[in-house]
Amino acid sequence: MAVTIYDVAKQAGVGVGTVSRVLNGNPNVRPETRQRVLAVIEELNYHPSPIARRLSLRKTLTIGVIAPFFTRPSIVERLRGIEALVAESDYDLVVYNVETPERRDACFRSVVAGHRVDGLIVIHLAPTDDDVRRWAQAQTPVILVDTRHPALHRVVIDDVAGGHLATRHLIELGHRRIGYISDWLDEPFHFTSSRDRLLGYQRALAEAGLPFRPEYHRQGDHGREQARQMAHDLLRLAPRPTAIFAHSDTQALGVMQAAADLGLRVPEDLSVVGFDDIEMAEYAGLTTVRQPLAETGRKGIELLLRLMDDPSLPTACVELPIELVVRRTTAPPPNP
Amino acid sequence: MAVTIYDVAKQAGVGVGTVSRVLNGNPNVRPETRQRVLAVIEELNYHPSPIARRLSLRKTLTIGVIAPFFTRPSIVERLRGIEALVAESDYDLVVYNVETPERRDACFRSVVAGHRVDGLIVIHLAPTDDDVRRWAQAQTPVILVDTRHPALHRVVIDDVAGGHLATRHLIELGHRRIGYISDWLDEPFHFTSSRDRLLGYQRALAEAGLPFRPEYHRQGDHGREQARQMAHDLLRLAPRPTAIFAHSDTQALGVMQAAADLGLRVPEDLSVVGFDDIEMAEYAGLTTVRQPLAETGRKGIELLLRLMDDPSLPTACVELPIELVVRRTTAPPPNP
DNA sequence: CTGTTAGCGCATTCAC
DNA sequence: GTGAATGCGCTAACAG
Repeated sequence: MAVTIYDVAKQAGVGVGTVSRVLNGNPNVRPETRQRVLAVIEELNYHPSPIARRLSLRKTLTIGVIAPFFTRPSIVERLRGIEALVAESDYDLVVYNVETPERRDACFRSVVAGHRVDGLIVIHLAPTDDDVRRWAQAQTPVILVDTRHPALHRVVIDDVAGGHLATRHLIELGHRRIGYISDWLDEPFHFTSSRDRLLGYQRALAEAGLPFRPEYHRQGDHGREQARQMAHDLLRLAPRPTAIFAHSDTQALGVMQAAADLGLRVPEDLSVVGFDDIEMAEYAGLTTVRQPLAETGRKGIELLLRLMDDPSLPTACVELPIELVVRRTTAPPPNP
Repeated sequence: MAVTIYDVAKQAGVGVGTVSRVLNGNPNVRPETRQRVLAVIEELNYHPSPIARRLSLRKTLTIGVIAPFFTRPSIVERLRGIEALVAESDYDLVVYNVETPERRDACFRSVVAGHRVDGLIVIHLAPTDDDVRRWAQAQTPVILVDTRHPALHRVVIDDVAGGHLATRHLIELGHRRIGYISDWLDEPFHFTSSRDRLLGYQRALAEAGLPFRPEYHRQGDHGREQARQMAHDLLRLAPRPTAIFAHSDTQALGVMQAAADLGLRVPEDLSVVGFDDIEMAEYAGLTTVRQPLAETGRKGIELLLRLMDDPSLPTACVELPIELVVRRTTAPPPNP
């Protein structure tokens, strides 16, 4: 069987308390004793059992991340930021991938009710008041990333400003008929960013004295193929939009496929703007609204670590900057 | 404080043993007793402590995954397959992202030495004999995915066949000067697939009576930008290759950028073949060698679960099929 | 400074 | 069937 703290204690001729002390860097140990214990630990190749440690400490020493759709590049980027910082800490990282509302609810409930984590990061998914109440009751620190709730700490961007930024860019190029492709505004997941960006889009239109045409707004499942379909619909309208703002880069790529399908050149016949600035955006030469994805993950963990240290921290809302990145998919509209 | 098994026992007027029995589906409980206990559990909203459970069971109830470069689409796909199956099991999934050889070694050692997992999946990273010995000694079941070691269970593809498939396709189209862009053949990570695919590439050339020209093979860090550079070098050769086979789709996209940079049309002036068939391959119309990425993850977990159940399982090597997917980046070479 | 002891919450023998 | 006792490996409080 594995070597335990007792084996070390016996072999070193000390008590388990002392071994524990050197293990945890307690200064109340005579240097020579410490050396002896350390030597025995090395000799026996002893590794403290994290599980026993957890039970005794009454901490799980793990951080959970609940995120939808692992495979989306934007989520992966955030996860990367998270993993990088967690790896440097003493915590384990356990991940929960959510692809259905049922699974989301199950995760939201069981992860904290079962006391499986010391802290939780929730990406993109919007918790209900009920969820928040349960978490508070379980005293589990939670940080929201790319989603929000008034009672919870969060790291976000200004989605309204993002939608506004993209749309104004198109307007300044001379576009008057601008489409918007988004995720479902009302669906089981209750994502909020689509709605906020729509708001920014509408606001930019209004500022330019342009009407909001509901038929220029399409919503559907996230994904390139679905976006392609929506763009098809949009581009068959008469008059058709001369520019399309997509809720994400992935969807923007779908729009570009649709344009190709219909023999429209980008940007000569159709301008396209995405959101996120994932790696493929650069490849595709996509004009987009950049948000610091990995940074949101890092900031989230930093916040969480601090919060676990001091649960009384006043609710923080860190907002990260966004930025328009102009590449090759936007240009003035074609002459009518 | 959280409610424990003792609270439930007291409230239900039974012993903790009985509560434990109903919790674990032990049949030796009178139905009415079971009902009563269940009712109290519900009433008290009791959740067994997974940590105490682990300590008592002497199992961590967690599965670890060690993988390099989380953000690579191919890795993400595999992870997705893994997560999906683990979520259905009683195990937690903890992930270790490796971006340096040092970190790899640290993970390889500490994860099993520290008894942090009941089973381990290693993706892409090649373990040394030393690693394997340590793992065997710790009695930790390990499954290799997309990498191999004679003593370990693994799920792989035939990389030699893959390289052969891609190259033969180009040869059949009439190409005679075919480049190959790969990861470093000799580097700290000791990835083996590049070497195997090179072998298949060389074999296909030989079968067609074509010489292997070392200057047509470039190696470098993985990544689109690096591949772009390598392709630049290749395409400035005289005579330049009329086709390039890239070790991965990501790198193939870099090759396509290089072609664009140099004013070469794909596939008219240059044919490109990738590997993996990640989602972007379809977008880019990339001809590629498809491997069932998510499936490798699923198969890996299946194997691991079985292995944890019966450690004496004879070493398994499951090989998944690959397939050439012809799209729009390959065509006959230009007339000289 | 250091050894001893009492939990942490659950599973698992044993007796009854 | 069921309850009481023991141990999983470690930390922390308490004596010395």
